[in-house]
Amino acid sequence: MNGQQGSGGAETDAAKGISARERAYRGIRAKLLNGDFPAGGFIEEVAAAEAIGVSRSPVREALNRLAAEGYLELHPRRGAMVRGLNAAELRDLYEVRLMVETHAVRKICRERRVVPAELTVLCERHEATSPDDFLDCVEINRLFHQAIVAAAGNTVLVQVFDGLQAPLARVAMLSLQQGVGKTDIIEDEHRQMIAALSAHDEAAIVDLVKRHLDLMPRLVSALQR
Amino acid sequence: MNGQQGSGGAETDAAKGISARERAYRGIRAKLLNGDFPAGGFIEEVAAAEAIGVSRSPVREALNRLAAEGYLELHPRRGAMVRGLNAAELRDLYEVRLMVETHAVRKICRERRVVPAELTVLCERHEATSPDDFLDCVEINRLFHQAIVAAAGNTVLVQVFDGLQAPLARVAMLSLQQGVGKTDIIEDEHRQMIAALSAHDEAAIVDLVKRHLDLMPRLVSALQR
DNA sequence: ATCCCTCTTCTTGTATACACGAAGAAGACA
DNA sequence: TGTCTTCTTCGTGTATACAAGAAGAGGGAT
Repeated sequence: MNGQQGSGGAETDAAKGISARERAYRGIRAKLLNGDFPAGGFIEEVAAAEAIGVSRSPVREALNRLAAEGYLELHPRRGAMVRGLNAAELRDLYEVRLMVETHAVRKICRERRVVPAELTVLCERHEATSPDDFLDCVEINRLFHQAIVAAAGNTVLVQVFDGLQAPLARVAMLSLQQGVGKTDIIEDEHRQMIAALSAHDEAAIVDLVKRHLDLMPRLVSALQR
Repeated sequence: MNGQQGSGGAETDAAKGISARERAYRGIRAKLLNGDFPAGGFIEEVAAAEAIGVSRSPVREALNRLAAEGYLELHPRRGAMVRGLNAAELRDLYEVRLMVETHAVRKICRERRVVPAELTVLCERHEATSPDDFLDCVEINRLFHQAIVAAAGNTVLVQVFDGLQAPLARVAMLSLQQGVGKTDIIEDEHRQMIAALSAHDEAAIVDLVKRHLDLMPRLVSALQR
């Protein structure tokens, strides 16, 4: 229906320059993050196409992309099944994310890399964002961690990190929707991380990352009740 | 994500049970690994479709998938550009791969996980494979390392590992084609890794992994000449 | 001769039509 | 009444037709 909106909170649908494939991708993704599709159910191409106002072709491409990103599971001759979040996968995800971010901050410290000013900017944007705009909060938080990983100077590591984002975004959305996440604590920890990183204090930043990401498994267990 | 693809030698055309999309994917991927497409060039959909004997639709889906896997780069209104291998990316790739496999073997040792018998089987298959069948050699080697990562019991880690395979496969193919890789050395090291893993000797296996993967940057520099 | 403009042509992006297979409903038989 | 079979229906998989933008050729102006 009227559901499609992009990451930035601005009205993106009126912009006709956007391709149909992109509109389909964003629209379906937003609904997935919103929990509009039941886990385990199938997304029907014609229905999605009509809802967005495009034909099946761009919808199929969007579904393929979403499947590659881990949102969906493609079953031959059946369609695109919505993947649910299970505790085991989230535990694995947390472990991998910790590995990636720890590797990144260690590298930054050891190689005395300059910490991008972007991090502070993102903190300010986070502060300025309305806590009700879940999509925006999640996006800014993602950008913050991505910027840290990127500062390590390994493009493949960034790609790996990006590949983890699909389930992460869903967990984050769920937390915010249910009022579990506390954005002020997150922001405070982010500022501490900037300080430790800028000082190239490896022990401190590794500890901070561990504690910061430890939010996730606690959120998960809170959500499971 | 990285689908199991019919390993090399088998003739893949006559099998009619395979979907057109899969035929397109395998066909284009094989040509990419073979180096039949010049890096930086564009793959034209109609030409590829006619070469495989299907229409543009499955070819488009195959191109999307190959782009998601890192073989191609999609440029809007231009098409699918063949990504080349550059030294910087390969260095990054090696670093990430080392991080992943080190994490896996450490976890296996620390949690006293049982090492799958599959590893020995794969060694034997490797031994039995004709050294001329590049695709098969590369595939078996990939399966060996994937089995180790899988033995760590973290599905997300396996997915990350699979995500690295596109450029890895291309490097491996290139090495074999140019006679740089020595399969017997690789196999010997694989057997040592099985032994160290089975003994849960963390220091030994980490060292072995480091030395084993260190083949890669050396291959790369050899290929660059 | 060089540069710019225009037009042609080719390729991708999107829509639609057709084919095949799967899931569920309805009916026959035990 | 329960189960097996068959048929209908619906949705994906694939092919094709149409639209629109981009690259390159060709001609004209400076």
